[in-house]
Amino acid sequence: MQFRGINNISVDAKGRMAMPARYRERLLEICGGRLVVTVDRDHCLLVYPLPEWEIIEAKLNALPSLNLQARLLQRLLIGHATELDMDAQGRVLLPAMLRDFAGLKKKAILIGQGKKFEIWDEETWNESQEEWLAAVQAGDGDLPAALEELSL
Amino acid sequence: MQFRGINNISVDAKGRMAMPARYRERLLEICGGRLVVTVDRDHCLLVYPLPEWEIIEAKLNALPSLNLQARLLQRLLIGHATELDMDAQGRVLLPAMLRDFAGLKKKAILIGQGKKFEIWDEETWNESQEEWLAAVQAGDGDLPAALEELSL
DNA sequence: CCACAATTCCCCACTTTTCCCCACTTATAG
DNA sequence: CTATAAGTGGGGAAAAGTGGGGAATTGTGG
Repeated sequence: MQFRGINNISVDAKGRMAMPARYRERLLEICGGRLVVTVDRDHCLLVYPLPEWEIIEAKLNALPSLNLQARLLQRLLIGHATELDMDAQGRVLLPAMLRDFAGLKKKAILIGQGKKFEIWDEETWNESQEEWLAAVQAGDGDLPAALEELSL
Repeated sequence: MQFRGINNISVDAKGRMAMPARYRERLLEICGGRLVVTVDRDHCLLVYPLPEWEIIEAKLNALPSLNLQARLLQRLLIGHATELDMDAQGRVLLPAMLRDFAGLKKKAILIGQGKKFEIWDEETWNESQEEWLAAVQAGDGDLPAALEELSL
């Protein structure tokens, strides 16, 4: 079972964000509401159910420590990973550092991405959206074979 | 069995849209009325029966996470994919975000496209229609191999 | 070790959206 | 022209989203 879909969410003055109701039941099943939030390369936040995160973390730790890229990834992802618990209303408190990192203001976007979620500041999301559409359109040349064959 | 045909539909004040009756029986068979809508590159919406969508989603998820194009596609398609259930009257509620994305107003067009449907704002559809005819006319030279061999 | 401040947590109350149902209008078929 | 089905609109109950008060906890500085 995969997470999908886009949601308008609001981050209140205390930095809290409500997980949309449609995901809650599943989250309670998978991980009892225990989530891990961390940062992503393109300045959004990633939210994993705890067990899923542990798999990712193991993979990251297995990377060769001498490789610079690997070390950077480890610092970025593992370094910022914070465990969150959903409260009785299905909300989580996003740490101030991570909110700043993603430039989160009041209005934000949460999207399901398979085993994880991404959280974006609404403005950033809207701006990026147009770029992506253009990039996907023009996306020629360096497409992996798998993409060329994709039929939707 | 393929979906085909063009339909005039209306989106009411609450954002609901009735699936044309001729498709309903088949939809109930295939997926019990469980549909998934998502966005398309050229600002229309795509509607899949849930099982069909899951195939697409699996393909998207299998793409390499480090590839930029792949990530963008995942964000656009999986990110916007929302599950819908038909109500007793055969209607579905289109999420506000997706209506905005496609610029849907009251009058819209739904067309069958094989395993999926496309939903267009009526105005956008009419305008695009003209362009396409022109583009297909002029569309010479850069046809992919598969298209060169197409016999209609 | 204590006092103070800031943050986090838990609870309640209000607003908005969604969902379910019924009723009316329009189209299709006999 | 009538009967049946499809399409459309809207009322109202229920659920989700949102905001804030105040207690508890943590951390900091004296």
